[in-house]
Amino acid sequence: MNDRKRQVLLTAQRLFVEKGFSATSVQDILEESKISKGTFYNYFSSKNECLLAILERIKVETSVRRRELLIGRSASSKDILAEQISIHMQVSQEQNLLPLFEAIFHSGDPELRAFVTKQFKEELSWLSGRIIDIYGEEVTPFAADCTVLLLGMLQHMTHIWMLLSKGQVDHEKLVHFIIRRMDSIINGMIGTDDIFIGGEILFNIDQAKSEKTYSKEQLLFQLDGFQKHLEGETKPEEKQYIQFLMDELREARPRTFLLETITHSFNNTFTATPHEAEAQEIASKLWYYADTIK
Amino acid sequence: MNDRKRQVLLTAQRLFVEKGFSATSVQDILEESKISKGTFYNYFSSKNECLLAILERIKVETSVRRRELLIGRSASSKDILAEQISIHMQVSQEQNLLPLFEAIFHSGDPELRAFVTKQFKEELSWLSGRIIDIYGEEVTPFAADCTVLLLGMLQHMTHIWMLLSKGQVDHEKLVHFIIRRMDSIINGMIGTDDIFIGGEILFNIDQAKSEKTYSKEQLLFQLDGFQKHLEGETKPEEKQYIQFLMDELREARPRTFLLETITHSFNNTFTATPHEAEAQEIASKLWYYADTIK
DNA sequence: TCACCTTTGTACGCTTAGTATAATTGTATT
DNA sequence: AATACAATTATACTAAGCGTACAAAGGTGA
Repeated sequence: MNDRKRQVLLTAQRLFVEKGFSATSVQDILEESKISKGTFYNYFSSKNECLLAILERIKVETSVRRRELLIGRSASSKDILAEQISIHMQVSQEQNLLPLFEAIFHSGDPELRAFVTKQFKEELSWLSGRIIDIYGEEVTPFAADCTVLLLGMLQHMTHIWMLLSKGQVDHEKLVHFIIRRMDSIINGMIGTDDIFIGGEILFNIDQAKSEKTYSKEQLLFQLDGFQKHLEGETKPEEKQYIQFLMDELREARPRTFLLETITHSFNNTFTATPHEAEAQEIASKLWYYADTIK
Repeated sequence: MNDRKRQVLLTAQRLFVEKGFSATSVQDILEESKISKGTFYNYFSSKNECLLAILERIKVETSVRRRELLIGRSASSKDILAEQISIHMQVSQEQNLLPLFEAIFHSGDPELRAFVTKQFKEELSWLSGRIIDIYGEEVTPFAADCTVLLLGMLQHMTHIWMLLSKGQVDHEKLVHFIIRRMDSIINGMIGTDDIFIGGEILFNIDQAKSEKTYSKEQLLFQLDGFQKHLEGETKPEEKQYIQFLMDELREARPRTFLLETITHSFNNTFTATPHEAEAQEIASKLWYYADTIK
């Protein structure tokens, strides 16, 4: 992904959040990001695709930052879960992202709809897994229900808060509040064996998850491109990480645990540099890849 | 409200729910309801106003049917609350009404935004009161939080259900499920004195509620028009109700308890007749009026 | 320098919201 | 029945937005 293109994406996201998706014209985006119409339609085949790219970017950044949080910490800590959940709200500037989802969801185009549905399912699946991490295996049958309830409470609270008080929501505080409600709910559900949607819906979700996969060649190509892109201005260890990752990828059976750790360090090296976004993108793909060959 | 206009409204609502608001063109509505463009813009000053009228109609019908449910029954029964809540979902065919709200909410126009916000606040205020009815005065400080959580769980569950299984949601079953979750939550909140938004937000909501008010003259005029509209085809008691209501309204201090009871009977008389909708509209206004002079 | 890619500017087609208006139909009153 | 008035229709129009096409200009690497 081009730097310029990324800039356009960020501008568009800001406009969509400020004015709403349909109220933002392509013209607005062109003027605000100072590009021509031709360029825009060179980057994205439509306004919808632009929105799609924004959602994709948000997903990648969220997923990378969530992973970062877990490194070397206990997966069963509620505080960490709370942080991980807030990350999504921070990255997407929650107050207006839900409407964006809705906008795309009801825009007729079945392709876009499928995309959003998939992201939604992945979030559901992820959070469901984390809830089991924290509350233990015995909540597995209730995990899907709990996840939906948790997300519902969270989103609606945020929504109402914005509606009434206009101020920014304290995401961390809210998430902790909701998790405490979750504690009560889970007790109640286990006690009475009370289930509404049930866990079986997660089956086809997990299938959906593994759909997107990257080939070794793609990853090598992108790493190579990134390396050339750095050209000189780099500290030596940065190149070492990249070189190591490429070497390991070229092995017949890359060792996933190595890929994961080194990807983490690789990604860390570029935080707060101009290459952060590109590094994140690559890290995300590497992690996906490591998952698929596990 | 004209019969034809009502027909157009229902058609438009169906289309909006089926295809989404922005994906439904005015042309679609014209063709589907077999009217001309001129007529449409005679009824509504814009597509947005048409949506507005739909929401208004839904509100009126919901509120009337909820009131009906309470007649002669205990306000503290959870089953009745469950029914009252499901009514809103039935009337609005919930699966796609939330997006409609979102659509209007983020459509730039501040007037529309204000309208939706107001309806939202009224729903919040109503449900908050009902929760206190049921769980007792001691939950008052938590009522606002609980209401938001309840609505959030409800809406999100519905949303996900539609997303995953495509089938119709069993509203009643879902509402009961959510109310059971509410039981746990309220216990937890009271035990730990845990509050996020707090009850003070309900103050300016109650103000907002009393904004809309109808004058005696308006009501008399509409009752008179309705009476003429019936012309002959009517059973005698129908006219008697109307006459009584008009007489009572003309009193210096109409007795509210009489207005309320008779309005109820009046409204009942017209259920399942062609005049049901108009009667409901009038009943709703009368109840509003009775509330204001209480 | 040459080849190739990106970007720009602009003109165009198409759809849709909303306006304007003259002609037609329906309806109530006398 | 005749007349007056309101509602409805049909149609043409403006304005705005999305997306396409394409030729000209600019940049970059070999």
